[in-house]
Amino acid sequence: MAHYLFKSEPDVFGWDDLVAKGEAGEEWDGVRNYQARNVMRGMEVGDTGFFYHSRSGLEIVGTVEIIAAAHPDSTDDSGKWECVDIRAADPLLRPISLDQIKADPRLADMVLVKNSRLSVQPVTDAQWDVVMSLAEA
DNA sequence: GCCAACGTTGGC
DNA sequence: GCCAACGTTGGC
Repeated sequence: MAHYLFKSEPDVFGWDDLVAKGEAGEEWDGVRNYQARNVMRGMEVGDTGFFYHSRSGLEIVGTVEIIAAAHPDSTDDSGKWECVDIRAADPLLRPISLDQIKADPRLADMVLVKNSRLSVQPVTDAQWDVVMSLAEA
């Protein structure tokens, strides 16, 4: 099972908003970046991801589950863009801040650190395990 | 709110 | 196909 990271500005659509959507989840639409689209194309139902608050918050706040693989973005008329559907899985016992991630050498290669502008990112199994262990400690 | 970094666009 | 100009993102 693969892991990913979804970024969102809490002022626009935050963790609480996703939780409010419940089991039905949310179409992760509006992504207009080829790299991010390609990442989403690789996602499978059942894969999991982190939910990260950008701009204000700057922390991983919860985990999500992919509930629909990549499909055409309903907010896009050009037919170029795709999105997946996700639902909130679990909140992290302790949110993991960007500072913590930067401070941990095991997480130095996270895309979040290397390419902070990419809005949908892959996360390795090793990185996933480290963050989860920090979050549950 | 600022500005650096990045991606995209469009003129040539 | 190059690259300057522009728009957007996100950490600070």
